Amino acid sequence: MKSAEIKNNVQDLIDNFSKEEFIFDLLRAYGISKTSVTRLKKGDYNLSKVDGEILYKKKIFFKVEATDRLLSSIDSISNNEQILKQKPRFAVLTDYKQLVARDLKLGKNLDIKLKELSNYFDFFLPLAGSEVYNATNNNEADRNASYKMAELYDLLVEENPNVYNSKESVHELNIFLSRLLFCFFAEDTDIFEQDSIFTNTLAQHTTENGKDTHTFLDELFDRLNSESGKDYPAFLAKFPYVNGGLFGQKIYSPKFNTKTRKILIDLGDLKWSEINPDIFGSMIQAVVDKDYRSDLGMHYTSVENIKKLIKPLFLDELYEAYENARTVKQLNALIQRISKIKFFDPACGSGNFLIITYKEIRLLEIKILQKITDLETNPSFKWTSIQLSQFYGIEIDDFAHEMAILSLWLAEHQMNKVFEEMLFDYGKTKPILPLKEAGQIQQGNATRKDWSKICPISKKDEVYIIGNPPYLGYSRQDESQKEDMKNVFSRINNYKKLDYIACWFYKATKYIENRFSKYAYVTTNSITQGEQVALLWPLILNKGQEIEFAHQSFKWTNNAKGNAGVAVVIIGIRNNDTTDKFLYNQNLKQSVKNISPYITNTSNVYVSPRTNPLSNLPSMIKGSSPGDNGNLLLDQDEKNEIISKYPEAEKFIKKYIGASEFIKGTSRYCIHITDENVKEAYKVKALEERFEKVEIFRLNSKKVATQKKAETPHFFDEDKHQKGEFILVPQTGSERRNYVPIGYFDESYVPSNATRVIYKVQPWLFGVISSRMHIVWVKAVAGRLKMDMQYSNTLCYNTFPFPDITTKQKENLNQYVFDILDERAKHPSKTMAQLYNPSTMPKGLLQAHQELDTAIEQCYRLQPFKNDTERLEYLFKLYEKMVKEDTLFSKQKKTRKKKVK
DNA sequence: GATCCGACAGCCC
DNA sequence: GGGCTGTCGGATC
Repeated sequence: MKSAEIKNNVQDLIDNFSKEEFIFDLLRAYGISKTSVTRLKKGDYNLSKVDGEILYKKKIFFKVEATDRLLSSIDSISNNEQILKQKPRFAVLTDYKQLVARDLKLGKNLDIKLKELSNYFDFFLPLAGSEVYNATNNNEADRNASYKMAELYDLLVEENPNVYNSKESVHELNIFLSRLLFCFFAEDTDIFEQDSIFTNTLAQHTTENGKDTHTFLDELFDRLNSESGKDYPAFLAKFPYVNGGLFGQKIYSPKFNTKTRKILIDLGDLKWSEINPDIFGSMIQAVVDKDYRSDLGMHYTSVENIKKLIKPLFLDELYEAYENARTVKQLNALIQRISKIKFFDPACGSGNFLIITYKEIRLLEIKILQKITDLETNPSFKWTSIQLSQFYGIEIDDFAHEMAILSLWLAEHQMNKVFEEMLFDYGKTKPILPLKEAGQIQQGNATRKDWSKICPISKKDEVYIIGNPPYLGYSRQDESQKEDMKNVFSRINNYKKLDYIACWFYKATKYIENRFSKYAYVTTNSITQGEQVALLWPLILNKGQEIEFAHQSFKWTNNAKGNAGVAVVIIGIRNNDTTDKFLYNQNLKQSVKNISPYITNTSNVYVSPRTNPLSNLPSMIKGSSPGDNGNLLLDQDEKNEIISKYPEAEKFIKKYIGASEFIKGTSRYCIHITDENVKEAYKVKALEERFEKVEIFRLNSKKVATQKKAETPHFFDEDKHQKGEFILVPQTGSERRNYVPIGYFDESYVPSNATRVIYKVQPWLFGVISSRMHIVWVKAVAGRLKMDMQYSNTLCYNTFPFPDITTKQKENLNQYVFDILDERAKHPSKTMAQLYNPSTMPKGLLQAHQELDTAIEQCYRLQPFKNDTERLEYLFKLYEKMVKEDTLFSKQKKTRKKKVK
């Protein structure tokens, strides 16, 4: 039950207030089943023998009290052993005007007017069992524990330098840490019945210098692996049998000293019950992975994002089935179905997705059982049918994989408590110890493993693949990852520019082919943009699969500090089907006909990069790459310094314009010389020194072509400078702008490699690139840096469909372009960033752009476009048509040439 | 083999 | 946290 629903229920009971029903209405408002409340009312469940009092085991003590005795009475109740024996969570007293309550677990008090109860509804939320589930903490407990563990880990490694000698000993250390964590949790969360038994026994039975700590731990772990404690000394015999695989393997604990033993005991004193298994595993992972230490589990997926994925993939549908089930038979059948589903995360890390899924599935089962209990005349005890063995995972990191297994056990324990609390009277759970089956998490490289061996799938099996696999663009992949890519895409050409995550897409697509299975990932948005679209998506969509749902790009965030600068999408894939598809944007959910690989509500079009323009437009090229490690570039001061020393150097220096200089209006310069004046340039000492540095830098490059360019260090690596004016388009730009900001420059400027330029231009072309039609296209097909678009000549400009227009139309467009330039000139002090920021854009400039837009759109068709979706759909159709004609045309040309021969 | 381009669990102000 | 650099490998000509 959602908290908003509970609040409404409470308001209802106040609005339709009845003295006789008040306490029963209150319990019902918090989701206590009707059956239980009826039995409580009849007296079966009322454990109080005093007339007028209600004492409901583990839930509530209630009594009507005189106004002047409310406060004193609540104190005496809090100390009444007869009452406390039944462990009621709350004591509630009222005179039906004022309400006084105490949370007997937390000791919190409530003293309010009864009428205002709905404002304080959250006080009683534990009645709904939501406390354990929605443990709200700001990760402070998780963080403290992680830091402390990191301290212990570092010192242990220092004391035991041989642990890194072999893979096996690192693995043993991982298991050791995992066992320690289990003991800390166990002693604080009722898994071990006796509170703090681990820390206390450790403190009492080891010496302060730490010399015997490891033997104590070895013996203890041995004891935890034995069914009977009779061969052990009393202080170990009192521990329970745990095993379940966790203590099965014989390992040797690392050696301790005074300091590490002390830290171990300090760790035991932390409040492990407040730690949240959902994300703790990811944080603790940072302990053994120093690269992640500074940002403590940066890459774990937030609960919110996990829900964004699992809800549309399977949870919404299962809840619908639950709502629709009317009979006990149907409800039992649903439980049967759920208990057979397999959940598989092929990049599970420390298990976030599996844990959240496990909890959600247990919660759904509880709801189904509640409904069954309400329907049955003689409800019987309920056990859970959900098994940890339904949860499968692959994880490359050994420690993370141990953490995933451990966290699933802890989640099971946590959910057993919720189960008993919410199905009170009927919910029964077996004791967690000894640990039984575990999640089926395997350590290994998911790109190399045969997934159907790890999570077997038959024709009948219902399997959901979930997760957040690693993202790595091709230029950041290391050798072994490139080998992985080669292996996965062995029969496919042109895969090398795909992101590493494409392996998980392709393998999942093959896994679910012709099966009753679906998959969804949180993924970098780069596979839905730019070059990668035409490379990846035909491999999926041509296999009879489609995008069932998707969340459009949003920035990656979680509770860890230092979030990655990356934007992600969530994509769900299924075998072709006719049921609805859903496109999500933030909180907007839209039912759509199709979801394209660009995650838009359009048909499936792949726009591939082209080397020449599809439309009748002049060619655009990339600016000039210095490849100089900064030595051919000068800022204002450096330029002034050189010229004041060597006035003759002025002719070797040109203005250098990149995206940043253009957008922010700053100045930079570059050393740009021609063949004729090379010798002269070397005479300038300051220049010669710089050329030498360029030479050294280029010689050190990995790239052969660059090494060769070391012979001519006075030239740019790639010089594209030409005579005449040019249009400049910045490569990168903020997603917030409504127009691509572009500019005119003359030959005194060298455009940088962060720009795209057109030499030999006419004004109307400026109009085409500045138009709304163009930015709609660019925003759809361009690659991205974070959320911001990356303008590319091959992908954005060469692919842009624009009709052939007459000279007269061109002259007409020219006028609108001059208007725009005039409007810009009215604000000489403003930078392009200010001019094109939607919130500060001058009205005149905006108007000039809007007039141009109308004129450009009339080149396509006379009927105006309603919105950008319509514009994009039109452009995609035109693109397809033009590409078809273009390929036909080029084939004809080829055959004609052959005939001539 | 030369040329050209787009990327970036980013990078820097 | 807004907003775009520069070197590199991959693909194409």
